[in-house]
Amino acid sequence: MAMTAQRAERADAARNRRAVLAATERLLAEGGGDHVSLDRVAALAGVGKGTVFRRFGNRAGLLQALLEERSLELRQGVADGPAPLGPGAPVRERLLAFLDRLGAIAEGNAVLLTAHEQACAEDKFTDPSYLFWHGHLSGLFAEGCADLDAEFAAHAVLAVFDGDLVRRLTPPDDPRHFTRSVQRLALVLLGDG
Amino acid sequence: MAMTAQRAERADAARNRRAVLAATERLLAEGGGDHVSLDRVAALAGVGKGTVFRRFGNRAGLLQALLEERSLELRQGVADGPAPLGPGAPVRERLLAFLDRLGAIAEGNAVLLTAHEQACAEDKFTDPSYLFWHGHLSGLFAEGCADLDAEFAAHAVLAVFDGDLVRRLTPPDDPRHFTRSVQRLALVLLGDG
DNA sequence: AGCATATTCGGACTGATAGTCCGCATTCGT
DNA sequence: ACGAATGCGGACTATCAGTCCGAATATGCT
Repeated sequence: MAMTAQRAERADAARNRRAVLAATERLLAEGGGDHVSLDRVAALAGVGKGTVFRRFGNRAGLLQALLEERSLELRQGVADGPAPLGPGAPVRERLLAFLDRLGAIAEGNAVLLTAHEQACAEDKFTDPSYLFWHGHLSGLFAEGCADLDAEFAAHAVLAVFDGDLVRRLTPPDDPRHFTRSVQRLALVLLGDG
Repeated sequence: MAMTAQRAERADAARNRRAVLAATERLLAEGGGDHVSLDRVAALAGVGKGTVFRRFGNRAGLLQALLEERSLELRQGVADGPAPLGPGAPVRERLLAFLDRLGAIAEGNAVLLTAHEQACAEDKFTDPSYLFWHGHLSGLFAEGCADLDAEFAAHAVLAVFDGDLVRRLTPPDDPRHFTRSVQRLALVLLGDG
């Protein structure tokens, strides 16, 4: 009975949403994460400040949206994509495939990561992205090892995805170094050194 | 020849320093970490705002000073206290003893931890406390295992000491739960599950 | 096309906060 | 007791997140 279809997003609204995300992206690239004030974002996007807030709620929402955009593909791949990322492969392979992709996202978006951590503050752990990653990792650890509390192991692995730490552990000449370290860490936790 | 001894800290300065630290402590206990504005700290301490800044430089410095106060004893114990915390005990024992104390500090100061993380932002990893903990852990891991990069393992263990995560992993009926989890994690990394 | 209405826009406004500055007060060695 | 060095205080600035509401505009219907 319920009319589920709300009126589609208005064309100008969609255009502005894209403009705001693009502006945020550019400001993040230019200066550090604290260089991105919402005033500036609005100005660069050529919209009013109110627009930014109506669309994204607050600073955290804006950064979260950008991060979600970056990780949507991985999320789908994990949920129902082909193995080894998706269901079907052995735990060890799924774990490595997952961390390979997540690591790539982190390495390519360290500044965004930092900004998001700053903005989220309190509810970093109730953010839907975090919950999804954590759920996936917990599941894999629970299936693969009994040694360690799987929930804790998942938190421990994700804790290492700190924007500043990622930057610090990513030398310019080896952009995948961080990822490999995380993969090794996860294997050790899985009891498969 | 140089007169190394600067004039000792003036009596009023020392009194104010203590008052400011105590006020910060109280505000942290009362409300969350973002309830602690430096205006409020100054007001509660009964001093001017300038005094707080002259003494501690900035918000990060204030919180760092408080944290350092809490961890001074552990630092000394690690450097030259009796075994198993200090030098002399086997690596495994030193590691467990160290994490027992550090965990206790984290469990008892989770709010302060969060506030400090927020304030430090950029230079979390150049903070002297972090460097000391990291150096100690790196040393222990390097001595005890070859499997994993010791530096990375140390970062991974410390990454778990996030104020919010500590709070989330500390149930009211088991205040040492977090510590035990971290100890297990460290043992696994040491190759001694 | 023309109209009515819901939706969105924009930017002025508020409230809070980190950090600065400088004239005045206090302390301490002599 | 005295004078220089040190510290004090709080008004001031700059910046930012988030709110609000009259004006503008897209959309669906006729």
